[in-house]
Amino acid sequence: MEKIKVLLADDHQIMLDGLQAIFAKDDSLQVVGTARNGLEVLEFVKKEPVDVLLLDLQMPVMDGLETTMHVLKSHPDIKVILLTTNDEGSIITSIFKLGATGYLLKNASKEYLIQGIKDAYEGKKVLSAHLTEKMIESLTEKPKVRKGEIPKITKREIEVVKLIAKEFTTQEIADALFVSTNTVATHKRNLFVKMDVKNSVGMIKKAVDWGLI
Amino acid sequence: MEKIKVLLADDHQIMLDGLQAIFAKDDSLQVVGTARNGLEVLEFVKKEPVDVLLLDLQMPVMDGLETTMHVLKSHPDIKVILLTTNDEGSIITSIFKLGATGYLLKNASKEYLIQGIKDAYEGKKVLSAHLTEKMIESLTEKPKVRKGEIPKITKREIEVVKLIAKEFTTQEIADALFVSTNTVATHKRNLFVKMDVKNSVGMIKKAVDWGLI
DNA sequence: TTTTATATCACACAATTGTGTGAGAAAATC
DNA sequence: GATTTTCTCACACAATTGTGTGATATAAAA
Repeated sequence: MEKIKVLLADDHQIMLDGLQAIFAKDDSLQVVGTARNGLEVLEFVKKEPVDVLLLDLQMPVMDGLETTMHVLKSHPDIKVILLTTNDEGSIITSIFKLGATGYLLKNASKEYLIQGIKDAYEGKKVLSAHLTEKMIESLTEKPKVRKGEIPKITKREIEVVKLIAKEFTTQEIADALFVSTNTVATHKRNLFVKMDVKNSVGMIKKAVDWGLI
Repeated sequence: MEKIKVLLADDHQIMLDGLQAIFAKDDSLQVVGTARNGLEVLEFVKKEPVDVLLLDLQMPVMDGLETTMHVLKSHPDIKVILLTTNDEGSIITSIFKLGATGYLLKNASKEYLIQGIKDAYEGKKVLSAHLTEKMIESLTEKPKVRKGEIPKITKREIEVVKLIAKEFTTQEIADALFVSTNTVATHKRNLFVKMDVKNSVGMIKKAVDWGLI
């Protein structure tokens, strides 16, 4: 029987080594390569066939979401499973909308992970047990912002978020973007609502979680 | 020859599984147990002998620093190696001051990690190559806060940081801690200076980096 | 083409944050 | 026992943030 070809991507070498060691024991999977960031993933899939891509959501250079998008554009048959530390439920729907096959937390067990890869290979969607609840929650909860959709943060808003993260004041942001402080205040106001936070601190924490910055 | 008894602690099961798989291949070490947080570590070392403790810096319930302190108080012979994602150089000196033996980044290779454990067992200090530079930097750089020392954040201050991260206002923090808003403001003021940031946003970002929250 | 989303700005005001300075008491450390 | 650190609080004031409401122009989508 043909082994499932798995490509691993994570910015931590130890994680790669660990996953590789785990998968080495299973006869039905084979790790065909590893990558330290999204760019390396793109290069690899260009050259070698891959069945399942196990992708860390948090990566420098090119993160999991971005990588997923690019990989699926050129190789729609590859099953992508996002691996992540955080359990921010609100990102799930956008992941599946992007075309990813699975979303697993890093505190899943190795058995769960291996099963997940096999399931993904067979075309099933894969989701951490902890997340299934959150997913259902997010679908059934009264829409604070809108029905089931994740608030879309605009380009300009992301610029503002990034500057806030750099400890810029509203005035400084306004100067940097060549707009009035009123405008910046409006962007912040909108961000608070979209991200469902109370202040800049909450915003930056969530922005980090979401991989916005 | 006696194998080196290694205890692993990390809040991510995958990481534990991975490390275990890596170490399984090496004859000179033996993983005698795993823990998901600091409390489990303390319970384990109370019952079983441990040579080297490989400890994730970021953990819920009881983090790496706190755990190190408690473990060394009761078992000063255990060699503690902190494993971490971040490369915030400024935390290093405080780690060694606490009595830890090593500090490795998760993007070290498995060979490096295994060698590190062996070195630690023999009483050598262990430090990621990437960090050695930073360490030297931090010792030679002009003291922004004070000479070569890392600002020590107090317990009370950490409580304040955590509440700020939860989007509490100064008033709410004061109520939660049963102190006046003036006191909270003072704690914040001191934190800004110690952490070398301009506002709460910067503080929370750095606190996350440092593994304070 | 009509609607929707994005980006811009104003004005006013309340709420909160951050700063400067000084100081007392208790706990930990030397 | 002396010293340092930690935790506490006060008062005053400047700076910044956050909120409510309304409006215009442009671009994109339906």
